[in-house]
Amino acid sequence: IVYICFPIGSSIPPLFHRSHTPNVSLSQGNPCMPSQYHSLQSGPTISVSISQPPSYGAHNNMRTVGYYSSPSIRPNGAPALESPRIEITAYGQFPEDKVEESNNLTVAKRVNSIVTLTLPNADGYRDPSCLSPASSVSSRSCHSEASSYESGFSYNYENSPQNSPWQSPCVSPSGSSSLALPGDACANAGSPRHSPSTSPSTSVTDDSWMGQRGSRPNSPSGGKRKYSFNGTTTSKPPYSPNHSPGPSPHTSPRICVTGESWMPNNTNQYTNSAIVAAINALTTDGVADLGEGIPLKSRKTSLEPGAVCLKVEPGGEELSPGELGQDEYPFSRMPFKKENYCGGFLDVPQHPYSWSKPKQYVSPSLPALDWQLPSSSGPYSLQIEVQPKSHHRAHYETEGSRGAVKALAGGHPVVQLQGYMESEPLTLQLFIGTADDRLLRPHAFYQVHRITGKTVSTPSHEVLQSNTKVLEIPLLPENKMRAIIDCAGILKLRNSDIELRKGETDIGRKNTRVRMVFRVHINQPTGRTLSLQAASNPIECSQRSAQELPLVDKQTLETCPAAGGERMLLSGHNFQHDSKVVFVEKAQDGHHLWETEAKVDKDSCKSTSLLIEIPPYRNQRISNPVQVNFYVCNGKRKRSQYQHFTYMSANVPIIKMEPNDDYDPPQVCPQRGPGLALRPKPYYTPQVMTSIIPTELRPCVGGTYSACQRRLGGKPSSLSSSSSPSTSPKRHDLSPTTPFSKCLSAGPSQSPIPHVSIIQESSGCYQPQSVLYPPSSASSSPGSQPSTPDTSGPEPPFSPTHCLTPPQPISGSSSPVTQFSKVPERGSRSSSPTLAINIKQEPEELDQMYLDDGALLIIHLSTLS
DNA sequence: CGGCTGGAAGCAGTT
DNA sequence: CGAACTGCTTCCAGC
Repeated sequence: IVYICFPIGSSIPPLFHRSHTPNVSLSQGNPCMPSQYHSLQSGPTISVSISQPPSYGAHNNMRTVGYYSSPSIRPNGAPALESPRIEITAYGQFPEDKVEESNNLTVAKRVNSIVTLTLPNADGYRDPSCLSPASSVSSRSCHSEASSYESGFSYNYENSPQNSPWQSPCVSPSGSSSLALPGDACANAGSPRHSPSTSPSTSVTDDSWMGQRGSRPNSPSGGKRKYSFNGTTTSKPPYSPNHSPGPSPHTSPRICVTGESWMPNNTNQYTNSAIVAAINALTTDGVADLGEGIPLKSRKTSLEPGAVCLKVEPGGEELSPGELGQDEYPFSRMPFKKENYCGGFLDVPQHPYSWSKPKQYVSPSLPALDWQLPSSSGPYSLQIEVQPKSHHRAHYETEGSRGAVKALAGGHPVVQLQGYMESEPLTLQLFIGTADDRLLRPHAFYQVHRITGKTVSTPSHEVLQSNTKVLEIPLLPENKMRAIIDCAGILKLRNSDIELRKGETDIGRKNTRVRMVFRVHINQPTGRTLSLQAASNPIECSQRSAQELPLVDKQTLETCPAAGGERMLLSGHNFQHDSKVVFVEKAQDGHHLWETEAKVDKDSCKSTSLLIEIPPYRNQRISNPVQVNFYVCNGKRKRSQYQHFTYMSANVPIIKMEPNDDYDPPQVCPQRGPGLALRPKPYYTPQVMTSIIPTELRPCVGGTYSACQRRLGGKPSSLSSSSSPSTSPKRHDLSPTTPFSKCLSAGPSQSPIPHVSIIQESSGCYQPQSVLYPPSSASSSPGSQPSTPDTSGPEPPFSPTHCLTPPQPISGSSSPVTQFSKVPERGSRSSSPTLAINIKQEPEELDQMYLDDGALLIIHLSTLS
């Protein structure tokens, strides 16, 4: 394992350049630039690397880069700044085991600097792999991703059968083809999986794979796989993500265009990013990933001693939060790597555009992906003008791409940043987030997949951030800061792979709804960066579910007097003549307080619309709004997610939405309308969020925060106890179908869900406060942690897990938080394996759990308040 | 020829 | 404990 370290601002060592990381060079030029960019810039270089792919080993072994933060180093995470280090770990797999490319490379392990971000916990969850590149499992993921990205790495998994697993996924990121893993990877895998490679990117998966696979004996779920795989090669690994060979594909053409364009702009904003990028680049190789991904056993063998250190086992996770954060962060960057290698190239064919710059990220640390951000702030508003279709069958790594997500009326989703009058292009980030009731966060089982080809008009490139693939798309002033998202598909990761990840507590079964999450980071004159986020309506990604489960896209009423009697039109999918619409009210503890069936007008029932009569509320004398839920049921196990509905007291003005003629209009800008038009899924009412957020956030959040509240509009009170049922209880509610609904979920992007805006200091770190911490700590963005340096200290070991805990803020309150984290909640990814095990259960059961969690949460909040 | 789809077979986990 | 279901993945085939 080689560690490469350099000061943040410093330029990247030549080595990197050579190797694959042309990117690096880029970075040199712009320390600040995000890794991605680097990669991009390096474009040309990249190609070079690509060629290598097969030979990765040859190159040097860069394969893994580890970031792990060693506890020692980063305890705080802060340390980093000193000099970021990039660690590169070569596995035995590689022809050459370790080559120390890095110049310096001290062994220092972590790139602390980057770390800044580190969240203690971040790893916790999905990133575990990320965490330690070298370290076990997690590393894989990284790897894979990297690979997927196109890195061309081909790892040899041969050494360890286990490894093989990784290979597969990575392989062809974009489908490029070639997986060619020349050898190695393929060899191992030989397997069928390769096919997958075709598919794309999986890299993410890979990562996961790595970790998981290694660990898991078999894939739980995939029965089939076994066969195919086993036969082939090692049992599990069937596909190894690693296929990174993918890169090769990339190599081809597309190259850098993207990158270059970006370059220009870069300013410096990304100091950390630069570093990270560099790291990523290095890492990209997947090395890091590899490490993680690789089963310990194998690793050990292959890995060198150093590697061992890297491995983060549960215990290992003890790493300081910062570390974790770093890890993740780096990982995130990893993508760049991939890109560098492949990604960049692959990415989109060059476009006329030159997006020059990505300045956006001023601060080194961008908000973690699980942070809740507002969709608008001041003059800026990030909006999804055209919503994606509510169904999109995601593809497995073993399949070819299933294309880009489309819009309901044909075409593709469209996103626009309004209120931005500057001349500088910005970067629109896209990742796949959850769609359950809990806070929006990256979806562990789905990843965005970059689509390329002649039918794609929008350039993009993938970046890996905290185990989550992020697609970056240029937002150009000449296009009115509007982007047509025709380059984004959705990749499904095998449940078994993800569930085995260290720290992953969510279960994949029946967890098939996602949302496209868009983010943009705007640099402000003040030197701060304003981050906005918009999430799409939920998208059902499973083939079967999409065909059978009822799904409510819109409802014409959000509120109604307690007396009921009003008619509401529901639009969606899979409605049947015998569909039932059930209204329920749950107590905070999850108990049903009330349940009644609404009258359905069967005559007007269509597969895409249902006309119902709102049933009277159980108490006609309510003085405050009462939030309840309802769902459409096609049978015992075929229920839609919970939809929110509010009963108002007779005195309260009712907010009615005009019925739309068409039930399935292209969902364009639904959000906008304050209330007219069918409302996009209610999913989670903002209220919920509100209630929660306020408490925690308030302290931290500045004015921005207010944004969150707006949504309810009329219902500011949400927080107030009045709506109690709604407020707290709701959170808990899980959608029937969705296992995890418990936590608050952010509403659809547009939905008013409250978000907290985050302003980053140019200096770098986010201030802890400004952000809500997502339940899962999963991603610790680099920035996220930074601040925590010290605080995290204690928790770091387990860091990952906390649900809602704000990273640091709570240090004091940690105890409560901690409990939280421990709670089985899905969202939370508790670091402790044990817990995780218990936690994973069928959705329904989970509900209960969630409830519990919710209870805890509530307590915690109240305490805070 | 390769990518994108729609369908569905084959399994294993749940009920 | 076994049968019936479900849901997840992988394969196929057509466009």
